Amino acid sequence: MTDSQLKLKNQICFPFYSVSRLITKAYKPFLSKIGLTYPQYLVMMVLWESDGIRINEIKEKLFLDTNTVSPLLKRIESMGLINRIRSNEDERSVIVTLTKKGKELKELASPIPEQMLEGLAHEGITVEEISNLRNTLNNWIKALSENSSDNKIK
Amino acid sequence: MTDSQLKLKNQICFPFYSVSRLITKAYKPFLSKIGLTYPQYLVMMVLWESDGIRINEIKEKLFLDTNTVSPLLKRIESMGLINRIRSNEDERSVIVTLTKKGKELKELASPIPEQMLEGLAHEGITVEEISNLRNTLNNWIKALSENSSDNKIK
DNA sequence: TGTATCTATGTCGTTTACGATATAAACTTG
DNA sequence: CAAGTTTATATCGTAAACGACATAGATACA
Repeated sequence: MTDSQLKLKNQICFPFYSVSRLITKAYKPFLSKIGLTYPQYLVMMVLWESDGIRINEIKEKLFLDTNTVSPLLKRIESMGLINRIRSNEDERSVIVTLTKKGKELKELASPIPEQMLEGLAHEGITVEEISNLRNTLNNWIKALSENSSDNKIK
Repeated sequence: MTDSQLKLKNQICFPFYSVSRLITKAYKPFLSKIGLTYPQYLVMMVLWESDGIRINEIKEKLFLDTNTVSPLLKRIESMGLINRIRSNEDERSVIVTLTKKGKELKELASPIPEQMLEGLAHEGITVEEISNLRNTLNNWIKALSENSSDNKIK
């Protein structure tokens, strides 16, 4: 084996890492208008879609661990967008609900996906390409997250 | 416009964000054996390919800013893998060179790409798919990084 | 030549990620 | 029912990312 595989341009992880960061950066001007970071926006999207869920469900939907989600939720709570209430059925669980302000933010956020798609179109990236890519990436997520749960069992 | 676009599963950025994190996690067992984090591994790959370059070139190859690269290089330097010398030609620039230990680490790192590919193959991801994806992602990087340099000019 | 601008690097503060560890509640099983 | 285990959440420490700002050297150009 040559060491050409150690070259940056032959890596597969590096392009993912770069695109992820560059897209997050592209979101920034839109998100800073509504006062959210990208991970905070993800949490809010989860809650706009299903209000009143447990932290555990948020964590699983975002493939994040509690040590990332806990402080993230605390910051969002301190912004007055959510409330955290301990569940009655299971005293270990915490239920997260949207405040009035949190619900209202959805209106401000609603144009963002469209604006992002326009920006990508402007860079020559088509809706078809995005759609194909989404399917491919979802397969990767499935493959990689199964693998990481194997690790947990181990 | 419906708000279905605000749903997580219809986002394009979220899969990138997740896959990027999940792949980095998949690298971890291999990288921790040689004592590197993923960003440190990226820097080392750049240097194994072109030793003695300026920080500016590292920064551009990785699409990172100095405020990320500077502390990263300091940590790698404190591990004894690189040296930082101020350039004679341009006193503003810093040249980064590999130490003996840094060069030797390349041997330990060389099996990693192959091992990662095997791991992905085990999850049903083919070499062809990876190759296609790499081309697609490189286009995205081109599109998105041009865009962000536009922002700098603005 | 002097002054304004640009460039390369660095520091500081905040937010993410995430490994290691802690804690309390729920579950399991002898 | 008691002891061990699992589960849900949280805290702590470290390393990235990155915006804002600082600084010294190089460059431009009046």
